[in-house]
Amino acid sequence: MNNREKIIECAVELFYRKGYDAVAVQEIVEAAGVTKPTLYHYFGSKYGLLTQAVYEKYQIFHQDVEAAMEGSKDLVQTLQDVARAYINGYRRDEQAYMWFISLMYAGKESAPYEVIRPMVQEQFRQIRDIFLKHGKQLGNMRGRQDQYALGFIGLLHHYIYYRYLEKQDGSGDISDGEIYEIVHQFLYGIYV
Amino acid sequence: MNNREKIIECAVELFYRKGYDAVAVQEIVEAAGVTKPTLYHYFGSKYGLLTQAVYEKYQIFHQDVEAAMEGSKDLVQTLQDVARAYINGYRRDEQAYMWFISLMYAGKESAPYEVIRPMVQEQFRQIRDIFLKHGKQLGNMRGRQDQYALGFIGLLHHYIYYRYLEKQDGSGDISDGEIYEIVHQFLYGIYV
DNA sequence: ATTCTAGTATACCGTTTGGTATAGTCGCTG
DNA sequence: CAGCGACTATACCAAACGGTATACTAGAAT
Repeated sequence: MNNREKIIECAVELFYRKGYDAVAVQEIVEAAGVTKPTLYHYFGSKYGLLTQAVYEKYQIFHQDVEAAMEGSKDLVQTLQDVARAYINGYRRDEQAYMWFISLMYAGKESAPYEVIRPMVQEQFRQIRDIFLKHGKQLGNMRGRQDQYALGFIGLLHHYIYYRYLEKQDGSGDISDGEIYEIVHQFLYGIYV
Repeated sequence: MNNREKIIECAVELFYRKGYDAVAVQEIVEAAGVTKPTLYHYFGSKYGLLTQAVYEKYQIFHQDVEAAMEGSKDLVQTLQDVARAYINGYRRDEQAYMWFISLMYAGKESAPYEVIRPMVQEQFRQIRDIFLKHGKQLGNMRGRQDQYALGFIGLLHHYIYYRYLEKQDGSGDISDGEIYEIVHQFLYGIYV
């Protein structure tokens, strides 16, 4: 791992644990074992580092979800594949995923929220499109795609958040059977 | 409204919008129309202000939920009353409620999270006790009280969060019929 | 051998931060 | 009116902050 990657990894960890504004640049470079000019050489500013860190962590995750949506599957299968993509994203980089969740609920005028805003919106549109595409299967939607999309994302985040907390004590990975159950539970509330 | 109350109101608004560490004490006193010594007279430190603000906002909310749990009602009725208490808490002070949600997902070593930690835990135990009390109605729980409690709280927060975002555009209050629907939807996932 | 570029270290700067010492002001009580 | 406690304004401070000027090193290209 080169210095640039080291800086990003340490920054994500510190940003998640303590919050963006609570972390000093000095703290990051010490954790990464470099000096300030190195950080400013790569990222220009603290804000630039934040932007790059968010963007690079998001890309991998985003592509996985995109892939899960390809092909002409039915609604249940698509939701299950997407759910699996989310959970794989969490498994690949727990810290980055939990950081994203925390940023989504952060104050709307904070620097971190402004950085992830476009990604949150893209993610939302992505999921909403699933419900738009499979509108016939769901009967009269009455423009409820937004609510369904938010509900589905919220459910996934909540399950992952819960498992993360559980893991602090020990054990507890999310199995494939459980992914089926999550989607099933979600659809029960819709089909009625 | 006296100076002390003014400071708390302004602090909550700024803390939610920009984040605790991003807000300077100077900013708070300017918004409240007072000077720094006044703030330090009442709260001792920025951290003390944070603690008091969180605590006082939480108390009102907490008592409402506690009241909703009293009496020997069945599970469905209890959950509906609790859900109504949550939504009333949100209606009474939207900003404070949304702030709480954001703090729950904040980094575990941040100052704001450490302050609300005991309240989050109390809230969790409170809801879990409902499921423990009505265990017979739910068949074999296998120690799933924790998951149900987190699921229920997560569902409520998610609905409220969604409505808050919707409200930015206009309209959208949470009706009593909707509260019934939310609880109904939640139970569907459990009774199966 | 020399030049160029990417990257890194030392040492520093102006600004802002949380917090305070000092000096009052105001209303209440003796 | 004297004295007290609660409260507030002016002016200030040491420390920490984000960021930078300067100089150096190592490797590739000429």
